[in-house]
Amino acid sequence: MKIGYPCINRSIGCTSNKTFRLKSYSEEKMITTISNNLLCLKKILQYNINHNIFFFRISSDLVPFASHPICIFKWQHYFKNDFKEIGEIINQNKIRISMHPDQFIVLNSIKEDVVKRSINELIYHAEVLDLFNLDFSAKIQLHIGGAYGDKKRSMQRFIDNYLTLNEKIKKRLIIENDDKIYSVKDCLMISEKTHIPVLFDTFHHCLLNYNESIKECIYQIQKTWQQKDGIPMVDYSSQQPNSTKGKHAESIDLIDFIDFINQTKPTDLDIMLEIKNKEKSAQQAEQLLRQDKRFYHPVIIRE
DNA sequence: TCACGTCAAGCAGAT
DNA sequence: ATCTGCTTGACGTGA
Repeated sequence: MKIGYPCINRSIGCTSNKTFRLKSYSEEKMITTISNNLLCLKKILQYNINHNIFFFRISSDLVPFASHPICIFKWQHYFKNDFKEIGEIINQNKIRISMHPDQFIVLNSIKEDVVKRSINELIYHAEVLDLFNLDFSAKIQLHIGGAYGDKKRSMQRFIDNYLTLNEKIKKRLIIENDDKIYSVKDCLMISEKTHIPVLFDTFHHCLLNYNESIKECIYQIQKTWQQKDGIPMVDYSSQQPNSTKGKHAESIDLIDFIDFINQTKPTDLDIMLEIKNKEKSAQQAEQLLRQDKRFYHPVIIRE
């Protein structure tokens, strides 16, 4: 079991998702920005290692405009050695990595150009993980997409479009339940036909479900992960008290977290904490688990 | 130096 | 029709 947090570290004073305006695009800006982002990513990973955090989501903005037609700069070649060096840090320290393309990536869109742009963005994500030389346990997590007034057909469109993807993406793509349209059950149905691993998001599940317990969900989703996919990933977050429904909490509620951990036994999971204060909550959770051995050493269920 | 309008991109649901 | 939220900030112009 590893504990992680997404994209941003608030403690070290730099970010790995620096960008600039499309209007001011230049090769020079690409070089300075990507240099900054890779250097900062290295610092974040080093910080994480020093604080026993071995799961991290790399920002999709690591290389700005990577899949935009304006970008003809061969960043993959220019930064080859930097990627290799960071990849070695990741591999040597057995850091689990995920990426999460943002809301514009809709594989099941009814608009052909949206699908095309989405696939280009997925190619970029897979390229990043390949340049780090990571195995196929490094994943790209994606929601199913829109419903367009016909959920069944929209699910089929997701499957059809998924089947057209190249192997480099297919080996890394995983699907995640969302809070409005596609529940865990829907993801499992798609997984049954495609063998895509399902990432369970607890908070989304609380907002959209068919009354399945967390225990039941964990049992079902862990079956979708094969050996080569690594330990199942889970997104954990909780509701910010006294705020609009669906808003992520500012800091972790450790009582709620332990309650969740107890419900996931005996399955081993890597848990991504989607909580605003990022590394602070991750450290708290990690310390709690490390200090109390009852929560570690889970029995692994495998088919 | 700082405030704040705006930023490549989609979609659904609320207002 | 327009705004908000999503993993959410942060760029960069103009005062």
